Amino acid sequence: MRVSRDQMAMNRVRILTEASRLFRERGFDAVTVSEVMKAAGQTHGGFYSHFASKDDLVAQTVAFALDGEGETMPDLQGWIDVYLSPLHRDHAGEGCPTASLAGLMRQQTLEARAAMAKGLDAQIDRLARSLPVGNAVERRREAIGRWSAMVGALVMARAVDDPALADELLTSTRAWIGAAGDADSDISGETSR
Amino acid sequence: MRVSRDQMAMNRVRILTEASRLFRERGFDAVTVSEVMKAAGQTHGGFYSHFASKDDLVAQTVAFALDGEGETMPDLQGWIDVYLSPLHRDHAGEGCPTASLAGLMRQQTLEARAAMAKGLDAQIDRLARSLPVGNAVERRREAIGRWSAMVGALVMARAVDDPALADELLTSTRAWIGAAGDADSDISGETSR
DNA sequence: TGTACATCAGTGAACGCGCGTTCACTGATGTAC
DNA sequence: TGTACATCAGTGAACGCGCGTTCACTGATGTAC
Repeated sequence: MRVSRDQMAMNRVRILTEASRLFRERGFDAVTVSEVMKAAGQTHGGFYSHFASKDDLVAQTVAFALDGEGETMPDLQGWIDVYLSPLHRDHAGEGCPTASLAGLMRQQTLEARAAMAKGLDAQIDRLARSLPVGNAVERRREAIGRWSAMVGALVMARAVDDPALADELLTSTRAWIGAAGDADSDISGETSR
Repeated sequence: MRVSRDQMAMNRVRILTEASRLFRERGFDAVTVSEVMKAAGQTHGGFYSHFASKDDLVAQTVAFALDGEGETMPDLQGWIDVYLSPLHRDHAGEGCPTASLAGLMRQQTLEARAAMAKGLDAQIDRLARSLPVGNAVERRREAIGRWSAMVGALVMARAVDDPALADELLTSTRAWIGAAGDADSDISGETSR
């Protein structure tokens, strides 16, 4: 039966929330529309009152999942440590959407890929503004370098069936980022700190 | 009709070669068994003379694709430049299997994930042996850091529908790796160059 | 070396399952008066 | 404010398509003598 406009809006958010978790956990293809609707407490037929297609859900979920992070990171090193932790590696469903979904975006629609671009750019910007030193250009470059290393390490750590190698990928990348970060003034050619 | 043992072995390699290209291009799920066999010049029914299942093909293709690289990299910087180039970004089918497939491994069989672990470890080892400075521990750590950043940058560059952002991810990561690499002696706490 | 026969790599039609999507229906919501 | 009616969010059965896989068959290969 029909529900109120407010209830419908809440249902929509719940569908996106569950889709975001399931997609991060198992990828777009392995998760069915019925599964998302069931997790959101509905039957599959009602899906098309909210979304035009599964592709539409994917695009809107990418935008939803990558949205709404904070403006800056007060505790940058703490955040990096959590990001590159075994706990984060083992809980993709509640973790970083970029690490879970970026490797799956190549086959997705223009809309989904555009949402990923927007979310990535915002994340790089947040990271750059959280860095302690350097001018805007240097900080953005270092944000991209660190972010690439963090995402790459987590993606690879999750790809292997070898806990020792996975741990090493996380730990070594964390150490290397720290060393590289300490040396950022070298980018401009001299030591300034 | 039956073919000779040599011909069958050649056919198997051709199936793996085409599967490797197609999987890197479009992922495991989007490529069908029929499509792989057609690309290999056969019909789909013969597939099960070579492989037990599609999952078996995936596992063997991962092992095949990650195998057979060189022992060291004589021109390390040149290799990094090519790796982080728009050309590589736009030709995943002929490119690095780690960047194409790592993000898809979470749902795959134990066999496939073990093959990915073995291939990744070998790649890190090759990279570490190609680095110019540092002891074994430092070189391995720097290899992991650089490799994570390279894979992460390429994965993200391919995930977005925004050529400017994709180019920036590649270029900035290349510059940042260089700066971090130049500063590797800082890992041990002092400047030695 | 030559012959007879068993083997089995490859063919292509067929099967069965699960998926995204559609649709007739229900009944509470929203609106016109 | 109350009443009558139109709207439409959600239900659950059904559809159709494409996929991985199976199978009866073919005929060249490999082997036994």
